[in-house]
Amino acid sequence: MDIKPRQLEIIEAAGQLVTEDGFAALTTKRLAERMHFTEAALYRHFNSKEEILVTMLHHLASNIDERLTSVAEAHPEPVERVRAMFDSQFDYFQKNPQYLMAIFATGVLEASHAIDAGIERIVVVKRRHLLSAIKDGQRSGAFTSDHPADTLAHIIMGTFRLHMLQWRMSGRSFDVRKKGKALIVAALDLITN
Amino acid sequence: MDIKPRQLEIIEAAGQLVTEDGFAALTTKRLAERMHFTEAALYRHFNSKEEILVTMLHHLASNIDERLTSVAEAHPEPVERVRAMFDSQFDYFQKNPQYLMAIFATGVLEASHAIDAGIERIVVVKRRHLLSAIKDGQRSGAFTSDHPADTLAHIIMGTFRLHMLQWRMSGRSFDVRKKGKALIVAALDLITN
DNA sequence: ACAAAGTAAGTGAACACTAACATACATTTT
DNA sequence: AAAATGTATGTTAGTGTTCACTTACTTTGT
Repeated sequence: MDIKPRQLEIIEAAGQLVTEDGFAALTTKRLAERMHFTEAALYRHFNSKEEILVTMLHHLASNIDERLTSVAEAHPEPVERVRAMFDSQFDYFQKNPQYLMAIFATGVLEASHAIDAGIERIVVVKRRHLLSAIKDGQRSGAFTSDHPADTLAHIIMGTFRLHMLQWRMSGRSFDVRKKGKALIVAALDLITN
Repeated sequence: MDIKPRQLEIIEAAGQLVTEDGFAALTTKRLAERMHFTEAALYRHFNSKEEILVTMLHHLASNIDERLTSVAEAHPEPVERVRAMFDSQFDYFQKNPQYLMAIFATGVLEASHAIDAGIERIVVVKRRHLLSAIKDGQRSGAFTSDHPADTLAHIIMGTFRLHMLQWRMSGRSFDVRKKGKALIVAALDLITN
C-alpha cells in the first residue's frame, strides 16, 4: 500500500483537524476547505472518509515500526534502548502533532471496525518493541525481575500515554520532550536494579 | 444541582450507549429508543444533549470525590490508602461500566467547552486524592523520595488508565479488579522504600 | 384543576457522497 | 510539427440520510 504525495497531504490535514478540534471536527467539508479545494475533489484521492483514516493509521503504524526498529538496532543496551525509543517518540510527535489523535482515539471512537483495527495495530507495534527491550534488560540483570516484563511494560506505556495526554490537553504548551524524558528516566530508575 | 431519578436513568442509558458503541452512537434517537420513549420526551428532562453529558460528568465527579474521601478516611496508612483507593475505583467501574467513557473521552472529544471542563474536573479530583496520599507516604518514609510526588502520582495514574483502557478494549472480558489490584500492587512496590 | 411526562409530526442544518462536466498536461498517432 | 487521445485532478450542483431540536396536542396521577 503506497501513499501518493497528494494523499499524504490530505492525511496530514485530516490529522490536524482531529488534533486541533476533536473527532467531530473531521468533516469532508472542513477537510476540503483546509486542502483549498472542494469536497468532491477528496473523492479523487480516497473512496471514503473511512479510507482516509485507515490509510493514516496504516501510515503511522509503519512509520513507528521502522523508527523503533532502527532505534533498537542503534542501542543494544536495554536501559538506553528504552530511553532512546521514547525519546524518538517524543521527537516524532513534537514534529508531527497531527498524529497525536491515534494515541487517544482508542476506547471512545469505534467508528468502524477497520479504524479500530488500525489503532490496535499501532498499540501492538509499540508494545512489541518495548516488551522486547524489557525482556532483554531482565535477562542482562539491568531491570528488576521482581515483576513480570508485561507488568513493567504496562507501567512504562501507561506513563508515556498519560504524559502525551497531558501535553495535548495543555494545548501542547510545554516541552513534551524535556518533561517526557524526565518521566521516562524516573520510571526506568524505578524498575532498574 | 440535584439529579432526579428519571434524569439518572437517562444519564445511565447515555453512558451505556457510549461505552458500548462509541461516542458517535450517542444520538437522541438511539437514547430515546433505549429509554422506550420518543426523542421529544428527552427534552422534558434535559434542555439539550450537551446537558445530558455535562450532568453525567458532574454526577460522576461528585460520586468519585465522595467515595475517595471516605476511603481515605478509612485508611490512614498511605500505602494501604492508595491500594484501597484504586480497589474502590475498580469495584465502581466493574459495577458501573457505563461510566468508563469518562476516562477515555479526554483528548479526542472536544465536543464543547462544558464537556471538556466536566472531564477535566474528574481528572483533577482523582489526582488530588492520589497526590495527597503519596505526599503523606513520602513524609512517613513509606514511599521513595528519590522522585517528586507528582512524578510518582503520574506513574500510578498512567498505569491505572492504561489498565482500564485495555479492559474496555477487550470487551471487559477479564476480571478488572483482580488484574488491576496486581498492577497497582506492583507499581506500589516499585515506589515503596 | 393542574402539573408532569408523554406523543405525532415535523423543522432546518449538516452530513458523506455522487453525477456530469472542465481543465491541464503528458503521451501517442498522423 | 500538429492533432488526437488519455489520465489525473479539479469544479458545480446536487442526492438522500441523519442529526438535534421544536410545536402542538394528549395522557396520567394527585
